[in-house]
Amino acid sequence: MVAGSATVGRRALAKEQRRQQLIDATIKCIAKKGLSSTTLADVAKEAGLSQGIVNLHFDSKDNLLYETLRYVSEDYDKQFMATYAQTSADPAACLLALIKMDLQPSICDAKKLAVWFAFWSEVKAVPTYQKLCAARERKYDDVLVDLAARIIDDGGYEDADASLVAKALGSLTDGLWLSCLVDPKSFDRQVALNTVKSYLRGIFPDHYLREPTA
Amino acid sequence: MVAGSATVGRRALAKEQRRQQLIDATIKCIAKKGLSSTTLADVAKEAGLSQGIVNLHFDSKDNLLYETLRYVSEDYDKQFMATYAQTSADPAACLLALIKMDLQPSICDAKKLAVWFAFWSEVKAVPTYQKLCAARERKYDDVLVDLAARIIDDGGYEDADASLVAKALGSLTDGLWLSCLVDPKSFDRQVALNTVKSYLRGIFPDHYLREPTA
Amino acid sequence: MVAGSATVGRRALAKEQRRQQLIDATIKCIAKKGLSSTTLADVAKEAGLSQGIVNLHFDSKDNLLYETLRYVSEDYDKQFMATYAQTSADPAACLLALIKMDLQPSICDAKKLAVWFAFWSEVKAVPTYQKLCAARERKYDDVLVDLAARIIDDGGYEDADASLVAKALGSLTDGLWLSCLVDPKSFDRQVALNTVKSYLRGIFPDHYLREPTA
Amino acid sequence: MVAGSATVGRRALAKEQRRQQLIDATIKCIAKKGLSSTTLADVAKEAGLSQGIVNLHFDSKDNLLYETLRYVSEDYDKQFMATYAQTSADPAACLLALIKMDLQPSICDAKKLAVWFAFWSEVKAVPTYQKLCAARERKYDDVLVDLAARIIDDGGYEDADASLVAKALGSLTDGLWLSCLVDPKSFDRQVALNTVKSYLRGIFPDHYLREPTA
DNA sequence: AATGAATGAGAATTCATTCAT
DNA sequence: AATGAATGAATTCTCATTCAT
Repeated sequence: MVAGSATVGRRALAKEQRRQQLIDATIKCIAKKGLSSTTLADVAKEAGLSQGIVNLHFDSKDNLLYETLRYVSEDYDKQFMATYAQTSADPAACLLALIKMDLQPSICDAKKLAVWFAFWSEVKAVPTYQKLCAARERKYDDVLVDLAARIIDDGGYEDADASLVAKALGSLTDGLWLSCLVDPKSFDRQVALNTVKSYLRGIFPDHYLREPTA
Repeated sequence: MVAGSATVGRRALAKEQRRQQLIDATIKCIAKKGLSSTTLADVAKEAGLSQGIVNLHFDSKDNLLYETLRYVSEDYDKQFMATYAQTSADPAACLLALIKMDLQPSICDAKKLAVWFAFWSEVKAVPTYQKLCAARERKYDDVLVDLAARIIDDGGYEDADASLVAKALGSLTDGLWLSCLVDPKSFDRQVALNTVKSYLRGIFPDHYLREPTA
Repeated sequence: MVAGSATVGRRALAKEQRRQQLIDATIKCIAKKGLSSTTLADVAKEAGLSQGIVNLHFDSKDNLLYETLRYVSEDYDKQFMATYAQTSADPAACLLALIKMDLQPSICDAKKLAVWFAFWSEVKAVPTYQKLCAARERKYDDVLVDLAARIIDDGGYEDADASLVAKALGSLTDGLWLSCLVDPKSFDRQVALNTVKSYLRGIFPDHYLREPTA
Repeated sequence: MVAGSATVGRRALAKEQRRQQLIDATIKCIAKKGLSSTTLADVAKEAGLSQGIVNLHFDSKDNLLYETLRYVSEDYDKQFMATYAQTSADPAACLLALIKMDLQPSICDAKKLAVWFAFWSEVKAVPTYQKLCAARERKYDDVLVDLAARIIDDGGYEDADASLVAKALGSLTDGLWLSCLVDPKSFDRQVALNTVKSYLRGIFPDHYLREPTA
């Protein structure tokens, strides 16, 4: 949008939009240069704005990074809750939908994953990161445990343990994210999905019937 | 000159020890402060040595970081290969042994994991990290595919796909590492192991018989 | 155009009030944060107005500071001249009245003194400050020399030197201002006044008879 | 000293000397540019050293400024105590010696005075400055009260109040410092001294006999 | 081989000034 | 006349690297 980008200058955006613009630029920079090489100058340049802009809107670099993590986290949460809301009536469908969401390009893309891993790696160093990340993890786990329990109940899978299943599914997707990040060329979304599906068929055979793989 | 070469040997050893001392200090610092806040002064202080020491032994910070990743990677590889060598005759036992190793404190500890995640997050930015990390991933995957294939062959699990199983197991352990890093307090090694075992029983029931969980 | 000129008059008044409001805010800020830490944002906030307001009314920070010094200086001068005008007929009474004025709260208060000392300290660096400050000093000295001379003449204090007396009195009050600024808790206006009175009695015994100190 | 200044480079000075060099440079800068315009770059340049040098030796600008005030204060105190020690047996001589010291070029010079006034003006804003300045003031006052009391006792000056005399003398010299700072051209050390002497003769006539003024 | 003071480039931060609204 | 978001130069501070000892 040439007209649009020409208009993006002084006073063009409301305060909240400006903040979002800077957070977006931060995500791009972290993905491109890594967290440890991302400078405020990089972020400002990526956003096409001036040096002092970040401190104007976020007071400090630390705060910008924290708000970036918060945004990525909330963004994930919104998609997660929306997917859940649409499918929660059918626990097996819901579980699969959530997994599919995790592997969708809007979540599982190299840019956002670089951000997640960057912050995960600093969790031990920055307590505020730890809180945010652990909270997401727990919330996710709670939902999965509930869904798994309902499936177990429904299908009479006496041997299965809902919390182990939830942990396995959560770990599986996190691990698949890693291979998407580390080796994006050989990462294949369909293969990743089949990896999880094969697990689901193994423990909940009646709910995840064999289907032709693409 | 025996005396001379002995001296050189001693010096070379001392030099190697210094390098290792600095790599250990680097790992501690990355875990404690995060990669992005780790300075050479931090590393030198952690090692109890002087400011200029890192450049003396590693020429540059970038090189120190690279060598640190290489060390962690080789350290992992050594344990991996040793475990493999001891158990490779029995693929089912070998697979379980490798998983157990991944969850052992010598591998799955918050310090080393912080290093892994830090470098993973920069993989997109630093090609040399990408190479090292992708290589480990592939080697690990190759071994697991082979083991899974042997088990499938042995047990006649016609439906199972060795490469999907390998991918699932690799992702599972990586994902469990993440929960160990992010929420170490609620991380339980036994639960983590059972998570993987429950998966193995699901796909290879004859090889991983039910046993009483602790 | 009567209406027009009335409007201009009102506007001019408003403009002058705004300037004064900003000068008052500047004085408060200098006292509270020190000259070197006073920013235009501080001044605007103290005045309850917006960021750009100072440049609108004073063009530059330097100019605001200069106008602030000029205001404090003129304010002093007005009180000084008023006191002088009321008492000049009797040189001894006039001298004492001027001293008392110097120690009155309207002059000798921590806020205004902080401003005086801040500008005095920059006199070497900013020629315009130097001019203003030296001019006040000289004017004050001239008046005091004249009064002292008339008292000496009147009392036949042959040993006394009017210019030395004037210098001493001027220095005394400046020095008392300093102790008011530096140690306001132990500063006592009455003690300060008695300090000067004891000096006056020493040199002009007939004009400043002993009286019971409070 | 050409050879000397050529030698002044890396490693030339011990740590403490380097600190002193920077404090001296700070004093010069404050005198030349004023406290509010003195930057670390100015100080480093004045000292002929590199940008980062101040933070290396003083950690922060605030600390450099504080240490500078402390130095000026201690420097004053040393001269004060030395003068006192040499003359304390004779209170009248001691008092005069201390006054003379206050007006000597080593104390009463525009450079050091600019520093004193700069910090005095920030006393309300910076509690640590307040403490240092108030302490000096009190110590000085204590000594003067004691000397005045001994003179009063010795001479039978029943009307004189030692603490008022001390306050007057302290204020007088502080005020004379101000005129030295504000109007150095018309400042005359001899006149300044005579100003104080005339006061001393007024209250302690037997101890400070008339002498021909230069 | 080791030290640690010194450097200087570069990063974060501040803030006077501008200007569209 | 007033606002306050935006700018960008200047300032403080950091830190990898150098080098005399």
